[in-house]
Amino acid sequence: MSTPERLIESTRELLWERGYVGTSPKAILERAGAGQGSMYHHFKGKPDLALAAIRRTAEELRATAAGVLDGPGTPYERIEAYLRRERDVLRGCPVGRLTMDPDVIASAELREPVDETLDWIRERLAGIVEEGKEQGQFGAELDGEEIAATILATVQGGYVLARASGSPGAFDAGVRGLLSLLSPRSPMSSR
Amino acid sequence: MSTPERLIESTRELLWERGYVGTSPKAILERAGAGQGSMYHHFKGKPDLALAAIRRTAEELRATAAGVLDGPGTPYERIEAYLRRERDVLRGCPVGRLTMDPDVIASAELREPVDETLDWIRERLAGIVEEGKEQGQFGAELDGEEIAATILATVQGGYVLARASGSPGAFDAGVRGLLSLLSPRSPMSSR
DNA sequence: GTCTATATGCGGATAGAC
DNA sequence: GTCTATCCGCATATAGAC
Repeated sequence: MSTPERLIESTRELLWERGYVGTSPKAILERAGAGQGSMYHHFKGKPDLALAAIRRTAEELRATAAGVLDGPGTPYERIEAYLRRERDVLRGCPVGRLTMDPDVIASAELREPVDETLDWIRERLAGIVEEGKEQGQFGAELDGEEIAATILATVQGGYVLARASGSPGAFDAGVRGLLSLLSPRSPMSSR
Repeated sequence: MSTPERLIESTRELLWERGYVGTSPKAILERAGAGQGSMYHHFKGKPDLALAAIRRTAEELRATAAGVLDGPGTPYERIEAYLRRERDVLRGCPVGRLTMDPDVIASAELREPVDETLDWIRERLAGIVEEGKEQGQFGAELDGEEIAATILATVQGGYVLARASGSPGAFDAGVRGLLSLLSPRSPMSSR
């Protein structure tokens, strides 16, 4: 792997583990096995390198989500697949955690890929919910955009609960609870 | 206000704004209008002061939540009151945000009040859901603990979505979505 | 491109005067 | 109790040699 590549990958790991404020150039260099000169040759500084890292992480998360959301199955099944997909729960969301970083939120450039990614997932979920409504799998009284926000928030908040307790249990409980609320009525019945 | 008081209050504010890693003793002292000596006279160091601040914030959040959850109304109404209570959404949750702080999670002592508080709210919510089931307001197929986790996760995740987008809209949307899913069936009807 | 040297200031804390 | 002085090392970056 090239030096810039190793720098970006090391930064991605550290941003996930420690956030932007908690990540120092020195730690990045040690992990990447590079010297100071390399980093400042390829990147303008910490914010510039972080931007490259965040963009890649955001891209990757979108791809992962798309893989599940575009999969086979009914709308409910695809949402279930999204909620139950394998996750390293205690590590948290590599994108969502950045929203708690004051320096990320303060920078329009750093915040943009975060916002865009979560928004993209939300829109995809909203479309699937609307699809489910058309098929009668979800009640007509539900609002796709709202339910999408609920689904994504449950995931993001699930990470918070899990990390607080030091165990993934609360994440899984939240997901099961949401799935029970979303559980499709039998075909042709109405509320 | 006494000097230790001012130190604790300043620390609480900074922990909320910038997290543990992003908060320096120097910043605390400036905000509190105190000198280095005062801080190290009253507290053993940054972790000790942070512990006092976190405990107080946790206590305060429990009290606020209790005020709403113990209020009047049906179980659904109390949950709605909890979800819709006034919040400074873009600031995030002063307790939940600490779960993204690596140094807080790494310290059993600092993590404890965070864990305890979120767990306490979860248990209270679970009890209210069970109450609602007994009264036929919620379906018997729902699990109190799971729904409680979903509710709390929706709130915690709502903060994430709102901060990502720079606007409270997504928080509110997630709450409305959840309320529509929880919406009680008319009395005496069954699923 | 990568390395080592160097720089300024902050993070976190101790010592001891008042 | 509070202040100032002082400490060591890290955070972040620049300069210039190889």
